[in-house]
Amino acid sequence: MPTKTVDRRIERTRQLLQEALIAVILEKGFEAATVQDVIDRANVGRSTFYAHFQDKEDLLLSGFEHLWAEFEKHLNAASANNEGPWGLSLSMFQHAESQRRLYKAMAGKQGGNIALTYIQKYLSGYLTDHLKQQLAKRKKGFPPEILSYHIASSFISLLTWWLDNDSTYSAEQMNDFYRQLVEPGVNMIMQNG
Amino acid sequence: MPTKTVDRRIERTRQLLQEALIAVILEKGFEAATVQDVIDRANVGRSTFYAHFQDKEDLLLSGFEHLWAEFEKHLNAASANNEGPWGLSLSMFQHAESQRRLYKAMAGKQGGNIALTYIQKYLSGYLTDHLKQQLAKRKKGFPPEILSYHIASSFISLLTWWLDNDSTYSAEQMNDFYRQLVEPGVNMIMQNG
DNA sequence: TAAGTAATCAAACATAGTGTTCGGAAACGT
DNA sequence: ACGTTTCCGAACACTATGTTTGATTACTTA
Repeated sequence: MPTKTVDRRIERTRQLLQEALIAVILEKGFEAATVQDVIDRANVGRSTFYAHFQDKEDLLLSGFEHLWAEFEKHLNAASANNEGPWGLSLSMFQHAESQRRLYKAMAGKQGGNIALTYIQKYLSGYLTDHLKQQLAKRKKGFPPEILSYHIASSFISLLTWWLDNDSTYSAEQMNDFYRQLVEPGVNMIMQNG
Repeated sequence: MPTKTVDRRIERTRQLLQEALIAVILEKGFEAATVQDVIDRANVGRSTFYAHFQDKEDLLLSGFEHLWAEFEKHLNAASANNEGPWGLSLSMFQHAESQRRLYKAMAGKQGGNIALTYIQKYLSGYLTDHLKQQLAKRKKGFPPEILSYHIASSFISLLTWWLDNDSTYSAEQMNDFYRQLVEPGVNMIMQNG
């Protein structure tokens, strides 16, 4: 197999920019962050930034994709224990716990909507697949898109609350809260649909 | 009583700017909107804008405060029917239904977080007061701030879903969905806390 | 370790938006 | 019709964006 080495400078520049963006987000929020802030903090030339990324959204997205890939590794590693919607949420709480700084910057209120929108869509998709069969049985049931949307956004709002408030509850506790809040309503709807 | 007339020009300028902002938000979103966009659309001089508002946030806030005052009128008018958390949510769905365009611009995904943050805090406050007594009884109960936060943000996410998707469900239907999703979990927690 | 390649940098530039100031013109209320 | 207030437009300094250039630096590989 070909040694696919990436030029050390590229690696370093990208890391510097990623880290600088995280720091700026935590300081003043993603919306208020400017490319200028980032390159100043990273000590990287202006033209160098634009050689790597189109804009700050692109930079954030690149970092998020990396984080998400790590999450999926974690998810697969724990797949034995963490199946179903409540296992998926637990995995995400756990991964967020192990990467608090990054999650706070990307999935906190300061982080804008890029990561949150992605997660929302991911969860909605997963839930739609997962609940499809059971909802298919019912005729005039509860609107499935609202159900999926609710389960997903409830998770997200708990996650961001947890991150923004630097809450000391464990990932497992947060997932328990999440289940206690959401599961009863979902069960009622699945039964009576 | 003193006739408290406001100069017609002031009234007109403010209205033009408000409406222009709504239009721009619906077109490209609040974050992307610029003061330049607004004054171009409103056909108002640059210095005139700054004579009335500090920036686009200020302009949005001013419009939101007006809308919110109208909501509170509606709420008081319906107070007989709409008591408790689920009555409050119904009132808000109803008011949103009667002012869809404004609500979509301010409380939709395109509208930024100014209005949503305000509503979130308002609801959380209301719920904290309203649930305080019942939660006080329990000792090691469910964290009340998480409970309030969840009830409020579930409402908000349903509202924005409704607005963003131009859903044709009625305000009453939306409130039913909201109750079905959220009430069972809340009741479980209040009983077993 | 030397040679060639590739990334970085600073500087300059055009563009766009921000927020303020000013005097003259227009619209307003009484 | 008068005096007051608002509006306008032009100018200005400032900050940030996104691109281009050629010289410099640092990396890879042979």
